[in-house]
Amino acid sequence: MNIYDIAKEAGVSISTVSRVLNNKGNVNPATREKVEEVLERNHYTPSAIARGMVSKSMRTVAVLTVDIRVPHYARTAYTIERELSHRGYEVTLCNTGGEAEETEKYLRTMLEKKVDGIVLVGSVFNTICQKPEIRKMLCNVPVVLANGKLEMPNSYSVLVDDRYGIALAVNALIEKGHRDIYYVKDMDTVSARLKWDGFVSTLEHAGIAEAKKNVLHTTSDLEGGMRAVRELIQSGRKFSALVCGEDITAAGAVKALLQEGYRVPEDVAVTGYNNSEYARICEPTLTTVDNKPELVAMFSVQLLTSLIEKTDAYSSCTIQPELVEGKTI
Amino acid sequence: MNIYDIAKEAGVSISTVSRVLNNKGNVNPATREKVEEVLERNHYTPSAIARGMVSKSMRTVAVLTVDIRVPHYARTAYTIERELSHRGYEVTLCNTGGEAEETEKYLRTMLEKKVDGIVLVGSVFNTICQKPEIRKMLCNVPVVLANGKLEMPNSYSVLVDDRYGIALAVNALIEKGHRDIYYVKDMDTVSARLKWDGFVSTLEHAGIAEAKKNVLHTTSDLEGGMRAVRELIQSGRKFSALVCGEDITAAGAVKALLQEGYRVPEDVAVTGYNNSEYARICEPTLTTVDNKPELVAMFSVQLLTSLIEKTDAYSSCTIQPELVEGKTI
DNA sequence: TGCTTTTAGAAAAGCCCTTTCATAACAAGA
DNA sequence: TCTTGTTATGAAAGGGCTTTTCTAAAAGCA
Repeated sequence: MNIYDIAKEAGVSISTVSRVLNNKGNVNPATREKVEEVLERNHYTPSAIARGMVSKSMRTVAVLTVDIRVPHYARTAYTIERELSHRGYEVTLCNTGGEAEETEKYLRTMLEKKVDGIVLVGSVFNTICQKPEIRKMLCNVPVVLANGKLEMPNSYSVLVDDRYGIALAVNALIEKGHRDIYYVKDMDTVSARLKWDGFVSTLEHAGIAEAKKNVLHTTSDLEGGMRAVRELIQSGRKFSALVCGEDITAAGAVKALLQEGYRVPEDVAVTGYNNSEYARICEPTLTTVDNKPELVAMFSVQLLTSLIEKTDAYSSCTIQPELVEGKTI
Repeated sequence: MNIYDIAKEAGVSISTVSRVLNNKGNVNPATREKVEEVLERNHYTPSAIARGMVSKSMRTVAVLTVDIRVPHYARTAYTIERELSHRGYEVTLCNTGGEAEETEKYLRTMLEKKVDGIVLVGSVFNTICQKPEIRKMLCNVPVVLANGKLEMPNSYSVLVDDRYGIALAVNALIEKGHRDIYYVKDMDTVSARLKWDGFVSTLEHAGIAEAKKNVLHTTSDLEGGMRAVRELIQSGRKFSALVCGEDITAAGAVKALLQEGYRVPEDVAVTGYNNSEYARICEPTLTTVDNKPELVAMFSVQLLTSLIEKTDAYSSCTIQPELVEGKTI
């Protein structure tokens, strides 16, 4: 059932049907009514593909993320989707696993589908976008990197000041008199490096020089946090506080500490990062840092649509995290 | 840059370019190479829209969910996306909030975009799909309802036996000698009713007749679980175990119990549902029920693609949850 | 040499719209 | 009455590809 069938059945030309469909141009009310009746009767649905053929756009945006199961990405992607939906765009979801190869594969398809824009959610994409073949693919489509910096003419970035975010946590601990503070580091993205940098420089600024050595490398999951704590205990080193790069590792740390008989925060203070549900489930509730994924998402959408619709009001922007007081420091 | 430009530059006809592009028909290796070289040099990307125009398919599947931020849905959607991606489909993500109106809006767009299929993730869609206008929209497109039952010729369903799932938890508690068991109920979807039914019937079967009264209604979040516990304590009723419909409410329950000075599981046993990360973060680790979202997703994709490609091997299927032993019973 | 197969092109149809241009009808002003 | 301006409508082109059919040249084979 296409526009021709409708036109024939209504006894008008396809132009008239199109006018009725799009509320454009002058259509005699009587004619309009007749066409609408036929439209209704046949449950006619115009083909967005054919429309896309003409407009060269399917009103679709690709959201590339690492893994939608990670709450932080889920929150970001959720808000992006909702915002774009309100503006009449659909969202294609891509879980790249943070791998360049998968990213490239998705991008290829997205370019074929002529998406109106692309949002990259996750700090890994900073690294991935260094690859020349990926840069090349991105240079002909509006792109926003949520959390990072993309140096391209057709792109904007939303930056989260994670260096400052970790500094907030570290300073809060220093104020409480902590000196033996360890950092639980789990990844090696741009954002992770900012955090680590924030940790070291804040401590050094406070006159704690050996900060650089106080790092526990682990994986980005509950088990990772637990392992880090157990290793630290085993090592016999003195510690009174743990700054974790993620809520999930912080939750793991608290769990392991409790299991090993430490009291939190009386014996050991812990901070998380992300202000996720994980922080609230943890008992005691985690003191954490809100890096505002919803805000990142809103800005990303704002920037992307201004790129798409060429109404560039903004340029890139930076978001300041906030400390969220829990009961673990 | 379209197929004509390529043909001209390579000194061949568009038919030949098309043959090269689609690996169809006979093309002389030398010609193929020349065409490929031109394709490469110009970074030619065939328009998926134009292809879709011909094939009437954009190789896209819509995944409608309630809210991708809910871990259970995120896990399901993630697996669906990955599986479909392997099979050459893209996924359009729709967060409906479980509202009929939003669902209808999304469906309308999806039908215009001529998606190849639709997966409904969440038990709410059982109710939503009762609405005649939504049924009507769904009857001309392959649909799979993940967790529910859709009575339509072009649809399949994956059923999760949540009745049995809760029965597992209840029976485990009964075996440990618990009699004063309460159910923390948070929603009113088909799945929630199955759980409630499983709770009541299992207890009645064990000779505990007053089971129906042992229900605490609350919201589906951490705070909800905490509130339920506090209200129960306030009420002065005797209780030794709580069966929760969700891990998040169970985590809240545990948190509130600990804060109120109860020991878990010595004083009160708690079970969750979903086998999510929440269960593992909880200290003590929650005893929970695995309702296998990944399996649901795999089956959903299998069923959907068999509907799309009309190779119906399966019909609908049912999944049995499993008890996951933690430390809270 | 004659016949079949391979390779390639030309041309047209089809997919379903939007958009521009042209035309008809009709009312209002000169 | 004739011109001008509106309003309402249709015809046709175009968008980028696939697919099909027909033609024809080149190549392979007996």
